[in-house]
Amino acid sequence: MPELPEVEVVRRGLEVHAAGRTVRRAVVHHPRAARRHLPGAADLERRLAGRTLLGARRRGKYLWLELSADLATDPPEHALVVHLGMSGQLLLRDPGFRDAGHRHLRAELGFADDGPELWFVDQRTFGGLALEPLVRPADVTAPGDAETVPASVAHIARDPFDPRFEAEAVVEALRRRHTGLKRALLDQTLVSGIGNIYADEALWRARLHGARPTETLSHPAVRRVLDAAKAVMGEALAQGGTSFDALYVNVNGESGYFDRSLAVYGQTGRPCPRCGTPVRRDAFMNRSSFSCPRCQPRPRAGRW
DNA sequence: GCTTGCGCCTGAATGC
DNA sequence: TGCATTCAGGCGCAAG
Repeated sequence: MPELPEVEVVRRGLEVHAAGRTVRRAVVHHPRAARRHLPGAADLERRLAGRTLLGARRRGKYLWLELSADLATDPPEHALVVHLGMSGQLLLRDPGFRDAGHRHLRAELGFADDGPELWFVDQRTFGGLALEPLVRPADVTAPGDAETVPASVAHIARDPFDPRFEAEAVVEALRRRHTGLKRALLDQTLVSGIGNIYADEALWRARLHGARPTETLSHPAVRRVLDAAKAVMGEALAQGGTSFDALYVNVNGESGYFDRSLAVYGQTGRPCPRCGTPVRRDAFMNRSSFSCPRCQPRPRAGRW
């Protein structure tokens, strides 16, 4: 599943292979891929044609390409927002190329330079594209501050890699909540970019159980798990970045990190790398949580 | 306002 | 063998 590190790898790929190119034609093959573009797929196709893709940006798991303005004004006023959902991929393919990914091709962009097309492939269709206005984030108030985000991203919190991420403020916001720690880590309005896998890994590193009530946690404990989340995602990014291929913007979630470096996620019954106790699996919000029974004892009055 | 739970979707894995 | 069920997951929205 694409989480922050995978999305960042894609962003970097787009920066190299898509930025600066002008769209000749956009085709949406599956209406669900454009469901977040409220005026519909035809409108999206029409409005993308002729636009030049500028910088690739990211916040949490949201990715967007700034677009040249209609009247060549500066700065850009719109962006093509891409969310990969659970199975989304952006691939670069030579024009006319067809392969197994073709079956789940949901949209494609052809370019005026006749170079590789940009494919949006998404098996489970939880992802999608939208063209949106750029707005000023709620926490940006300085008059000369030019930072913008797409409208649908405005409610998403900054991620731990954002230069303006304020860890101390996030720790306090988290402790004010009345919920379970893992739920809070997954809440993209508190801190973005953390999904199920990295939440479990961060909790394991911080030796905290995900059902611990947030309001009972100490400031240092919450800080520890936030720092762990950043560390584990940073390591995944370092590994994912190495598998980048010039003609394949890798987002398949199968980066080496998944195979080699997970301590607890998906490791039911395997020994905890720290103490050797078999990793347990718990049902959580219609999905799974993995933890070490010894390093991460369940709280008596837990809150999943 | 804050917290919780559901539905969206497909294909692999599992159960009968 | 074949059919049915379960599961995975992020996100938006409705309900509590």
